[in-house]
Amino acid sequence: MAHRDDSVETIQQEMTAFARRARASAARMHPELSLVSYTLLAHLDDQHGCRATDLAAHYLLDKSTVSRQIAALEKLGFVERRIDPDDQRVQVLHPTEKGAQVLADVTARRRLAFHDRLADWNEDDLDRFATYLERYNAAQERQD
Amino acid sequence: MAHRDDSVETIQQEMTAFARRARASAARMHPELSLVSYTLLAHLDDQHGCRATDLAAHYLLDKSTVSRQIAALEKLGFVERRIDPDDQRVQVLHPTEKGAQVLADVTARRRLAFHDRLADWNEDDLDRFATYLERYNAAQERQD
DNA sequence: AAATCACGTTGTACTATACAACTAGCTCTA
DNA sequence: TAGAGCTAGTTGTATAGTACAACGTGATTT
Repeated sequence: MAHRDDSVETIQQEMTAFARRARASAARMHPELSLVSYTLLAHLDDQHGCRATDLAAHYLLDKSTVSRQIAALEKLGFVERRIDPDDQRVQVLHPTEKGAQVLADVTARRRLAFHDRLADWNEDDLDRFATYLERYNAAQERQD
Repeated sequence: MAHRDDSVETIQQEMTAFARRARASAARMHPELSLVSYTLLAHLDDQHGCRATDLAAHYLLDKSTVSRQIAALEKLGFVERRIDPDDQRVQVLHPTEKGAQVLADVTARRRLAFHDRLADWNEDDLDRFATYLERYNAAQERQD
């Protein structure tokens, strides 16, 4: 059990260390889009539009937080709102042309940074690491 | 190269997802000690005391941020300052008895949560995952 | 039709953070 | 050895992200 404990301890520490750095690192890498806005915009793009409520549920954020984030993205011209004709309360959010462009830029820069960081990994290790992370996050989602 | 790209993409997404959740999750798990205070206090405990400047350098935080975090921890009675007799500018920071106790509590709760989350992993997978994370974080540190 | 529910906004407050200006103590050099 | 410059830490100020509560408005249920 000792070895198992050590591994868990390491995973805990490393995941924590990573989390601590991620925001700051994102801010340095692309000041125009914070980690949160990036994530939200990416989700909109990925889903081909969705509601603020969906974003809140998916990312465990308060609806007021999402509301303000979206307001900021709209002000920057990265997101547009389309009122759902079937339910006047609902705004379906979409990336604008400009938003999609910025998102693509940032994604490319992030991808490059990740590729750099993982350049000397062989394919098997990358594959296993990716699988472990998915498994880990899925477990966390269930637990939270 | 396609497979390699897929793995990198997954790693990127999953690391990002993790980072997004970590703070909120930490706050829910132990409201008395934020992710940052926890990390700082743990470092003090681990290092058997260190300076504010060391904490700032190690965690890439501004010294003012560390100063305020430490002030808060001191106010809670979790940290004490000992002036270095050889250099009157320097305060060596140490966890108090109470701070060490709270830290141990939180660490135990965190460890339990991590163990739960990783309960159905076999030892080899845990070991490899831990190794990958260390390797990844080391690469990130060099890149930042 | 009234009560209730869902979606989103706004007011307020708090935390984490950075940067700049500052004080006090140390060190090096002319 | 006196002053210049460096280092450790604090404080003022500003910003971002977040939550919670109160609210308005539109939809649904009874």
